[in-house]
Amino acid sequence: MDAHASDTLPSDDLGERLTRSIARIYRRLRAERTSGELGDAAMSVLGHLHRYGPTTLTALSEHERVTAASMSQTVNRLVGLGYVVRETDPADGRRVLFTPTPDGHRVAGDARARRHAWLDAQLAERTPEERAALAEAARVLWEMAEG
Amino acid sequence: MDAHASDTLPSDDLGERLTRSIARIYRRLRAERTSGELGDAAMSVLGHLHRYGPTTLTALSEHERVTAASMSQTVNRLVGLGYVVRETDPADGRRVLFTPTPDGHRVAGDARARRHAWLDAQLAERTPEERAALAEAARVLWEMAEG
DNA sequence: TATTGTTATACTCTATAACTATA
DNA sequence: TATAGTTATAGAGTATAACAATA
Repeated sequence: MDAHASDTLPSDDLGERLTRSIARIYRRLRAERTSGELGDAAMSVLGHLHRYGPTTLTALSEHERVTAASMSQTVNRLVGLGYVVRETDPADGRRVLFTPTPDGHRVAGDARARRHAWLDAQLAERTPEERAALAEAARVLWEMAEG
Repeated sequence: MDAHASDTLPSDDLGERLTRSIARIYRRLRAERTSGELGDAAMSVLGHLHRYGPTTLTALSEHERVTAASMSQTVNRLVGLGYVVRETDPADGRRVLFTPTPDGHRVAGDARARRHAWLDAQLAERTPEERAALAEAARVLWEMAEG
């Protein structure tokens, strides 16, 4: 294939550069993240439960910025695959707590390792200054996503 | 809702922080980017054509990192909506060039302005040092996505 | 034969609307 | 009434497999 103008980063405003870079690296990471069985969203949810433990449906949906109805279907798939168990909160019968099974923890751990292999290799090739900029950007982007 | 551990940025390794921040800001930007008519992927393709002009199917699919079959359906929607025209390359009958219609250019321009409103407001609240880190990160992430 | 693109089919992800159950 | 969650349904986005057209 020919070289295209599309393969160069636009040099005008910061907002444009950021959105395009974020979309581009996200698509790249998505390919590393997903396994055969689990898509991007389900893997993200399983990773959250693996890391933080029992979480309600509403909390999951707010964290992932999707509707509760959408999240309900995503966790249903995880339950169906045997990676997550659904339990009613003893303290509030309306709430449901989702928790990974041992299988779920294993899959989440494996996926995290696999997903990080590519990124860590990329980071190792960067200068300390570049890594510092990425660390700072990670913090700032996280805060911006809150707002 | 309660405060959750999920609302704090993990402080261990850079790779983990980056992937989580990128996924989080991507989901946030996606909500700003999509209009009623066009989803994330279609808007991204239209934006590419708006910016760079006539492009082949294969070039589009490689740039967006999806299969040619998937891209064929995405551009089909854009053609159906009257935002893109499909023309056979006179120099190579196998190739198809996609080009925005005037309507397509208008929609792409409007969407870009709308999408940037939120981000530019966020950026304006940051320090010059933070913006510099974001600019550097945008460059580095773009290069990493290539590899 | 190789390259370019399309169609058929299926799955994931998401949304809105309507619903049940608990507080 | 308000909150938490589910189900039904529809549409976007993606993938693989099978195919047609052109080089």
